[in-house]
Amino acid sequence: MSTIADAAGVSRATLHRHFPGRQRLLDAIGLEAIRETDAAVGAIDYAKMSSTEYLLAVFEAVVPLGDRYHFLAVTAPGAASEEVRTAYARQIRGVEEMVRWMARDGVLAPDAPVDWAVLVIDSLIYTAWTAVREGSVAPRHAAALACRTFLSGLSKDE
Amino acid sequence: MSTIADAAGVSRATLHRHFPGRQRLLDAIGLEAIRETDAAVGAIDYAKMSSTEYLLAVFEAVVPLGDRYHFLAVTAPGAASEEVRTAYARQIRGVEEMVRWMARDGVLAPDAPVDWAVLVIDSLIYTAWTAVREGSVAPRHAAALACRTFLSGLSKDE
DNA sequence: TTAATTTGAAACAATATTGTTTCATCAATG
DNA sequence: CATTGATGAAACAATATTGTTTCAAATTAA
Repeated sequence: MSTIADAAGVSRATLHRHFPGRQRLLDAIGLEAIRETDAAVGAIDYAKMSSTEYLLAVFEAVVPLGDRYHFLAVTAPGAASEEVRTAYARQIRGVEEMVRWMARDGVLAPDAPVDWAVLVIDSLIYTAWTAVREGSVAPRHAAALACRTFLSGLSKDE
Repeated sequence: MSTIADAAGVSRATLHRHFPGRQRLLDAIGLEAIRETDAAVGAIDYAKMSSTEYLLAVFEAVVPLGDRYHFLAVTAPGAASEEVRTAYARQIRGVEEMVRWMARDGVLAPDAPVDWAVLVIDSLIYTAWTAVREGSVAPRHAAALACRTFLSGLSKDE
C-alpha cells in the first residue's frame, strides 16, 4: 500500500480514503484493467476485417496495456473478488472466440489446440509489452512482431 | 513462510532451522532452480545436433521445470541476492547463444530480433508448463508444441 | 537399549504491514 | 473573504508475518 501510494504521488491516508482497504484497491485495479482492455478491444470494428487482421488489431490495442492484462492473469486466480474473476474469465473467452474464428477461416492449423493458441496469445501480449518496456522492440513494431510470431513463428520461410 | 512450510510438510520451526530467514530461503530456492535447469540443459549433447534439434531438446528438458524457471524470472529482478541475479543473467545469455546459433544456421528469419526471440522462448517455456498443468496439453506434446510455435507459428502451411 | 539428533507444537518477541484518526494546511468555490 | 473539501503528516491501534526459544516426543544411530 505504501509503495502504491508513493507511486501514485499521494499519501497513504489519501489512498485509503479513495479505496478503503487492500481488497477494495486490488478489486478496483482489476476492474479498471478489465474496463480498459474491454474498451480498447471493443473499439475495433471487426466487421470489415479478416480474422488475421482482427488478431493484429487486438495486439495493437492490448499490447500497450500488457501490464494491466498481466495483472489480471496473476491476481485473478488468487486474491481477486468473484466479480473480477468472472470478468477475467469472460475476457479469456473473448480470446478463445477469436481463435475459433481463425480456425473456421482456415487460418489456424487444424492440429493446433485452441487452448494452446489462447495461452500463447495471452503470453505474447505480455511478452511484447515487456520487450517494449526493456527497449528490445520499438513500440511501433511490437504488435506486428507478436502477431507474426503467433502465425508464422520466427524461422526463415523456405 | 507458513505456506511454504505446510506445502513442504514440515513445521515452521524446522523450515527456519534449515533456512534461517526469509532471504536465505528465497536464495536457496533460486539457486536450486538454477542448479536444476543447468543440470537439465547441460545433459544435452549438442555436438550431434542441429540447432533446431537442440532447441527441441532444451524445451523437452526445461518445460517440466517451467515453474522453477519462471520463479527466477519473477524473483531475480526484485528480491533475489546478487548471486542469484548473476546466475540468472548467465542462463539468459545461454538462451541468447542458442538463438544466435540458430541465426548462424540460417534457421531464424534475418529480421527477427534476437532479444525478441529470447523473450519468446522464455515465455513459451512457462506457457507450455502452464498448459500441461491445467491439462490443456499432454505432457509428452508440450515441448514439441512450444518448439513448433516458436519456429513456424500456429497458422496453416500454405 | 541408550544416547544423540531431529522434529512439532506452542509460546513468545520482534517487525512489517495495514487500518484509523486527528489536525493543520492548502486549494477551490461561492 | 469565508466556507467547504481534500490533502499530507503524524501518531496510533490492529493485524499479519516473521524470527526465536523451549521442551516433550519421535526418530535415528550407536
